Parts: sequence; structure tokens; C-alpha cells
Amino acid sequence: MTIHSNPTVDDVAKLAGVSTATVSRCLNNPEKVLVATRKKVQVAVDELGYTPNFGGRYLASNRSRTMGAVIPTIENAIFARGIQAFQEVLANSGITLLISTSGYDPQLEFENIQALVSQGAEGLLLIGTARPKKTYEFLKLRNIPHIIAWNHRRNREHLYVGFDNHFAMRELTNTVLNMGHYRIAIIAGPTVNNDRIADRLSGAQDAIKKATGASLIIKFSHSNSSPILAGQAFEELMALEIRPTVIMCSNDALAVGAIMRARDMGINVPDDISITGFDDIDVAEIVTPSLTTVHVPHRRMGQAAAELLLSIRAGKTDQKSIKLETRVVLRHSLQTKK
Amino acid sequence: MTIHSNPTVDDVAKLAGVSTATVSRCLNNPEKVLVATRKKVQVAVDELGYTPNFGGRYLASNRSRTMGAVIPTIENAIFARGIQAFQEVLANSGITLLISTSGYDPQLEFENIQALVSQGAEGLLLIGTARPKKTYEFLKLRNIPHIIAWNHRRNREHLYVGFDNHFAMRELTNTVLNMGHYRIAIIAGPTVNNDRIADRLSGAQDAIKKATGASLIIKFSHSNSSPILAGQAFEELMALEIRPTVIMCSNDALAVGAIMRARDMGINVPDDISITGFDDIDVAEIVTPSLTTVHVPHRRMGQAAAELLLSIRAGKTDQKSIKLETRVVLRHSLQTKK
DNA sequence: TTGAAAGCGCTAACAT
DNA sequence: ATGTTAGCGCTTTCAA
Repeated sequence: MTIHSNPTVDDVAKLAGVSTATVSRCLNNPEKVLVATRKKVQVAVDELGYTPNFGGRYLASNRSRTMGAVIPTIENAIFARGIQAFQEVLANSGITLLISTSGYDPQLEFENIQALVSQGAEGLLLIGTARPKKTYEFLKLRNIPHIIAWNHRRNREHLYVGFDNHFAMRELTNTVLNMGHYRIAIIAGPTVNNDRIADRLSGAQDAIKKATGASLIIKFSHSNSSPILAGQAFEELMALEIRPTVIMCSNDALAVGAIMRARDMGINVPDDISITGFDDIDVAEIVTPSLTTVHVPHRRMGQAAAELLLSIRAGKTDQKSIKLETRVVLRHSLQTKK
Repeated sequence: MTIHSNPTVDDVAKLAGVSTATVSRCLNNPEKVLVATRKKVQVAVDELGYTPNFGGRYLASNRSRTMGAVIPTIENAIFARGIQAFQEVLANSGITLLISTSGYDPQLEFENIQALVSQGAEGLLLIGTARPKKTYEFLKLRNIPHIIAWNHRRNREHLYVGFDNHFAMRELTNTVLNMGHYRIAIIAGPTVNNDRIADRLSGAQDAIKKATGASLIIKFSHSNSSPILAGQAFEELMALEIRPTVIMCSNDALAVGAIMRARDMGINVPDDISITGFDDIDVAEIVTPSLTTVHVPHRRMGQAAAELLLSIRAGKTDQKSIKLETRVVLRHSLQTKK
């Protein structure tokens, strides 16, 4: 493959016998050009396989028609659905979405944000609230519209499109308590740089504190996405002298890991022990027993975030945060304590 | 939020008391600048929150440091893992990945490709071989390095980094035949614009044709990703007078749908009927019974594709296609015919 | 309705 | 080692 010199407006203009300004108009404001002229230009465009150079366009117009999203990882059903919806809404408005992944690393997230801004991102979708001050300072300094998703806060410093992780987990915990479980264990992934998990944990603790006679053991796992490690944590909890009667996991992936390890160990879920998850991803219904969990409206979250960013881009800067409702989904992995 | 005038090289240069060329060098070839000067510039950069404008950079250097990928959908475990690996390798070389989704629509794929090229994509990752001539013509006209993944062809017209869907499915079918199954049914998603599925189907047919006494029924489902529709197809197959003894599904998502419907119908898998999948995504191990399927090395595929594109970008244009090996993974959903 | 020309922010060749 | 300057492809006044 040789180094290619791509066709430019000049090439198109020459071939069509018009000026570069007219070519530009045909592409951006076709109604300002005679139909006949437009046709000539279209023929030239097709013949050359011309596509406008984004760099030139961005430079001249100062609009990139681009938004960015930085997510921890694509390889996780938790984000996939919301991002897909986010992208679909943007695409309908002719906006390109740039996605990058930070692997849960705040420094890498910062660099990715900078890269996206360099690429001209007119707005950003970020996951959760936990990030260093310098990242927020950068966003403020450069005045980048941004949405924080997958969680919610009351303050007006940022725009949130998410749900209340603390409240949702408290509710699930109350459900568990109401079903007669008092020896409760939690398997949780790291809470460092992960406010969603931290909030879920504190939500559970909140509910348990208020319930007389309830006890809690927390087992930390080194990953929020490794079913294997969750399985190990499960095994350790099962080795305790006094076993818990229910294990609440900080998300569905960990819960599935626990269920699978239970099967391997010959422990019956939910007869011997109940298990719960969080997120309601596809596998929650597929696993046996099906998983009691918290349903999160991922698609609506992605859509709402996109619509908010589009509104801001259109000049409506007085936007408000959106809090979405979650709900506990009762399935077979949680059973009333006999 | 007001319209922001972002800091430019000029601003940085002025603040640091150097020329724009020096600022540029600090960013791109720091070794050509005295450490002291570099420090001054860094201070100015930090103070202004400067990030180089991508448009200007791309325009001046004719390199975008950007690659593109067009995939059918993010919301599907089949692509997520490979794309994640693809992105990680690119990120290590400072390349930004732009991802867009076509929803299995060839026209939309074409438009997405054009958009990515406009954005300056220096290379593209595409899924499968099935696309209209005009798409290939555009790629050729503009001389865009591109890799076709998730499938393989012998020709030298394009670069393939994938596996042989036909061969893999034939192998799985032979395994099924060797286990004594002769009444075989297939649940397959659409093969239009989906060469992977078409190849799998022909691979199965190939094996069955060569086996004396074997019969095949094909049931088409309207989606390659809907377990629900696959469940319906399963039900229809179960309503046949002479039931098949095994149902091979064109991918794991459909196989999981079939297994779940079997459970709902009180049909035991694999005692009453065997089921197989294709892809070996996470759920294959999670579902009960665990799924016999074809393992595809998704991560390696993504990595290899990225490395190939990087090599081409580095000027090594004599690259060759890469064919990856798949293997049949025997689990519990397939049983020897008694 | 169309054209001429300036200028967006940056890099790279050349000059010092 | 650093500075000067032309020019990348496009949009957008302004003029005709």
C-alpha cells in the first residue's frame, strides 16, 4: 500500500467546475445551492471517493461532531448495554462516539479524557464519581460538558444520569432481612476508585445496622469482574465455623461466580445458602438458580445521558441531573430462611 | 457553559517564553529539547490545561494516530472481548480507537466506514467478508489498510485475521455424528450479510452429506442474538413428529435460548436432547447444563489484528493473513446417543 | 447563487 | 538547541 494523497475540496471543486466554497456548501448547507450545481458536485464526490477531512473541518468550524466516553472496560456486560444505547442516540444526531477504556485506573482515565478532548470531543460520558481532583480541574478549566453515569449525587457541581447505588443496595438488604436472614455476608470487589461498589456496601451496612440481631461479614475480592475470585471468596466464607445464611455480592458477575462454586462444592443454592447480585445483566436469568438482584435500567441511562449532552450541545445549558429508579428482582437464588 | 476558546500552542509558547516550534518539539520529540526548556513548557502546559488540537495536528502531520473499528454491535459478548484486546494493543502504541456499530446493516457499515476515514482512521477493523462492492471499492480507492476479522479466506485481496468458520463447524458436526447422532437439527440466525453464520451452516451440511444415514433440518431464526427467538425455534423443532436427537445452534446466545426453553418445557438436556453452540462466550460455562461449543480465541484475534495494523502503519506493508485455530470444547449439553 | 480569500492550530523544513 | 514560516483541508465572511 502506498502513501495515499486523499482527495480534497480543491480536487472536487476542480472536477465539478465550481469553487471550494460551493463544494463546502453542498456538504453542509445544500439548500443554499442550486439543485443543478449540487448534482455536479455529487458526481465529482462519488467519482473521487471524497470524504471531508475531519481535521480541516474541525479546525475551520470548531465543531467536531464527536462525543467521548471513558469506561472501565468494554468486556463487561454492565457497561455494554448502556453504551450501546448512548451511541445509538448520538448516531441519530450525526454525532460520532469515541470510546476508550481505562481499566479502572484513574491516571489512565485522565489521559484518555485528555486524548478525547484533543480529538475534539464536545462532551464526555464518565462512569462514577471517583476520580482525582486534577481530572475535575481539567474538565472545569477546559469547560467540557460531561455527564457522570452509573451513580447519582445530590450536588449541582456535575450532571449525573444514574441511580442511587446506596439506596438500591439498602433496599435489597432489607428484602433479605425481611425474609428472615440475619447472618449476612457480602462478597465485594475493590471500592478504591469505585464509588458504585463503595455506595452499595454502605447501603447494605446501613440496613443491617438498623436491624437488631443482624450480623455482617465482608469478604473483599480483588476484582469486580472475576467470577473465579468470587468463587474463592465464597469457599472461604463456607469454611467459617458459623456460616452465613445469605451471601450478597456486589454485582452479578461475582454472584454467578459464587453460584458456580457452590455447585462444584455440592452446596445447594438456595436451600443451603441464598445468594444475591446487582445489575441484572443477562446471565442473571440464565444461571441456575436464577439470580435475585437489583435491576438497573441500563439502556435508559445511556439514552438519557446522550440526550442531555445533545441538549447542552444545542445550547440548552440549564440541564438537570436525572435519577433513574432501580428495583429488586426476586428470582430463585434467594429463599426465605426456614 | 460559555463558548470556550481553548489554549493553543501560541498561548503555551508565549507563557513559556519560547517559540511554537519548541512547544511542538516538547510534545513530539522531547529528546530534541533541553531539559530546562522542556520543564518551562511543561509548566505552561499544565497551567493552561493545554491539550494539542487534534485537527491542527492531523492537518499538519497527516497522521491521526487513530484507528477505526466497525462492529455489528457492542452489546454482544462475541465482539466485546476481541475488541477490548484490539484496543489495548493500540493504546500501548498511543493509538486511539474509534468504535462504531452498524447493527448488521451493510449500508450503515459503509457510512460508518466513511465517517471513520473522515476522522482520519489510519486503518480499519471490519467483521466478516459480506459487504457490498461499493464498500470494497471505497476502501481500495482510498487505499485504507483494513483487516477482516472473525472469518478467514484464502485469497490475497484482503488481510484476514480470523478462523475458519466452515471448518470449525464441520469438525463440531463430525463430533456430534461420532457420538451417534443422526437426526440433526440446526437453529441458525440470518445468513444474509453474515458470512460467519453462512459458513458455519455450510460446514455442518458438508459433514452431514458425507455421513450415510444422517438427516438435517434447518430452522432459521430472525436474529443471531435473541435467545427468545431461538427458544421459539426450539419449541417448533420439538413439535415435529420425529424429533431430532441433537440441535446445533449457530452461536452460544441461541444455544442458551434453546436450553432455557427446554428447561421451561420440562425437557431434559442432554438426556432428552443434546444442544451445541459456537463461540465459547462466558455463559457457555455458566448455563446448566454447560454448553458444548467451539472455542474461538477472541483475545488473540483482537491482538493479532492490532499488531498487523500497527506493522502496516510502521511501513511494513508486506503483511500476511493470520488464521487462528479453534477447538471443540466438550461439556455437558452434548451426550452420546444411547 | 456563487467565488475569492483569510484563517483555524499545528508540524516540519529550513534558518540561525 | 531554538526560531521563523509555509501550508495542511476546510469553513466562513465578504464581495460580486
